[in-house]
Order: sequence, then C-alpha cells, then structure tokens
Amino acid sequence: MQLAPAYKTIFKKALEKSSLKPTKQREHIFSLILNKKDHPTADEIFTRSRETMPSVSLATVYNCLETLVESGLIRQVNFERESTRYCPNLKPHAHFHCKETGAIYDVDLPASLFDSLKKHLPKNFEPEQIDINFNGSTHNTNNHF
Amino acid sequence: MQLAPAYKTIFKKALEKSSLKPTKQREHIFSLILNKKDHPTADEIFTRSRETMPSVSLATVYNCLETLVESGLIRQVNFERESTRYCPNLKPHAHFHCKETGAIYDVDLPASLFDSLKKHLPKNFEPEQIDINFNGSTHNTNNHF
DNA sequence: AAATTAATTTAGAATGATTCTAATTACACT
DNA sequence: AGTGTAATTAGAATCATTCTAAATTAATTT
Repeated sequence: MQLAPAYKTIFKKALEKSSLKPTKQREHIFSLILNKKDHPTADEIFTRSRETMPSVSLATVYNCLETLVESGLIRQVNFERESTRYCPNLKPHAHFHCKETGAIYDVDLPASLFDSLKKHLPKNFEPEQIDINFNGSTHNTNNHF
Repeated sequence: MQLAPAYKTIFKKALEKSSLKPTKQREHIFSLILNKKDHPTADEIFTRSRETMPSVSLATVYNCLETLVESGLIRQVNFERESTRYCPNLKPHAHFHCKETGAIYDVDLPASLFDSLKKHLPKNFEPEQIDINFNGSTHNTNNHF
C-alpha cells in the first residue's frame, strides 16, 4: 500500500495545515481508503491495516481517521446508526445505500443543486456540511431478487 | 397527554394497516412526540413518558418508536452517530443541526427539489427515503456568540 | 549526540445507545 | 373461563466508539 507521489504532497500539506504530523500510520490508513474506493468502516480498515502493518491498533485507526477527517482528506458517511464509513471522494456528491445488499454508492451531483438547497435555509443559518443520503434498493436486473 | 380525535383515527388506521395494535403505550408515546415538536431521543421520550405513565419501560419506548416509524407516523432523524431522534413532521423537509446549540430545525423544501435530486440517480436505483441534513451554525444575532 | 519536551500510538477498560432474552401481562376468540 | 397471539417489561448482552494511562516516537534544545 503506497501513496502515489501526487497524493503524498496533498497528504502532507493537509495535515500540516491543521498542525498534525504526517505519520506512517496516518499515511497507511489514508492509502488504504484511497486505493479501494468502497466505503469501509473503522473496523474494516483495522482489519486491512493489520495485513500490511500488523502493529497498528484499533484505537490508532480511530485516531487516524479522526485526524484525516479533520484535515479534510476524507469524509464521514453515516446511515442510520450503523458504523461510520469513510469516503475519499471530495467532490460534491450524495450517497445511496442499498438496503438489500448494504452497498453504498457515490451519486455525483452538480454544485448548483447544493446551492438551491442552501437557498431554503433561513438567513443566519450557515451550513458547513450538507449530507444527502438515499435509502432504497438498487433493484439490479442482473441479479434475481 | 391526549391525542386529538383527528390524530386518533390516523393513529389507529396507520397501525392497523401494518397489522399492529393501537395500544395505550403506543398512543401515549405518539402523543408525546406530536405535542412537543422538538426532536426528542428515545431516552428523552422515556423520561417524559414516565411522568404520565410511570409503568412504561425503556424497552417499550424503543419498541413503540419502532412500530410508529414502521407504520409511517413518525420519522427517524440521525446526525452522525448521535442518538436517533424522532420527528412527527411528515411533509418533505430537511434538517438543520446547529453544532453550537445542538438544536435541530425542520427546513421545509419543495417536492420539486426532491424530484430533481432523484433525477441524478442511475436508473434501477429506487429510493424509498431521502435524508438531507445540514450541519452548521445558526449564528443567531440575538444571542451573543 | 544526549536530554527534554510534545505528539502519537497502543492495549485495554469504560461508556452509552440500542437490541436481545425470557418471563409476564393484556387482549381477542373460542 | 381457557387458549393463543401480540405487547410489555426488566435486566442482561452487544457493539461501536471513546477514554485512560503507559510506552514509543519524533522534534528541539542543550
């Protein structure tokens, strides 16, 4: 699990901006999330981490994920009260959660849509983050549900 | 805590439709949520319940809330992994969560906005529910932050 | 380079919301 | 009244996450 050079700079810059150190563990966990673009839970990341960095602890995984979110490198995704999932896609997008398979899909959305959403807020309401989550079935005609 | 007659019929119909019984506890908990239009957690509802129905248990509160959601009388609202909150507003709307006060506000949205959101889904994706959550500050100029 | 300091990692305990279990109670129907 | 099914109850169990305190690492100063 290596971080591509381009991402390595982004990674360092983002952490230093929040005065956090670009440690081995943080880089490793970031690379795991980047290289497999599903939406893993902390526990899944923990399991994957140990394959290549067996010394890592679950507490560290949680700590690292927190710092990565803080520095804007990844996003948290929550469905109901399921385990928090992590997402490296920083473009404006929504998430679709298939209740049959449990899979989570990114749904790209134009920035204009987020803008028109904001227009419906009372003035003085200043959103920092907008989460849009679809829940339903993907009803995939290839599979036989 | 009494349910207005109009709601009583809605309540009974909705439960019977899902072949569930309109019990005292279910009605009581429904009325608590309807009469105070904040967004209480299960535990808050538990505390309020005991004031007027001291025999009710926390497990029952959870059970009742589940059946009320199931029968479409109330909605669940989740922010991050905080306790689930419950909302009697069934109109299409979003939620705004103020990170300073913790308050949750309903934000009414035109149905057309939900429609244009749906247009960005791949075909075969059939959403049952769309959750839109704003996170930010209300920056209320009356209070002195 | 050794010593000092601050930040990070670690293992395991603690927390807290929710769910589960098994026993009791309440109803609907014979 | 007696049987069967659903709902309620108290308390135990679960599970994701956070906390704590000790050990490690890295950066900085002497």
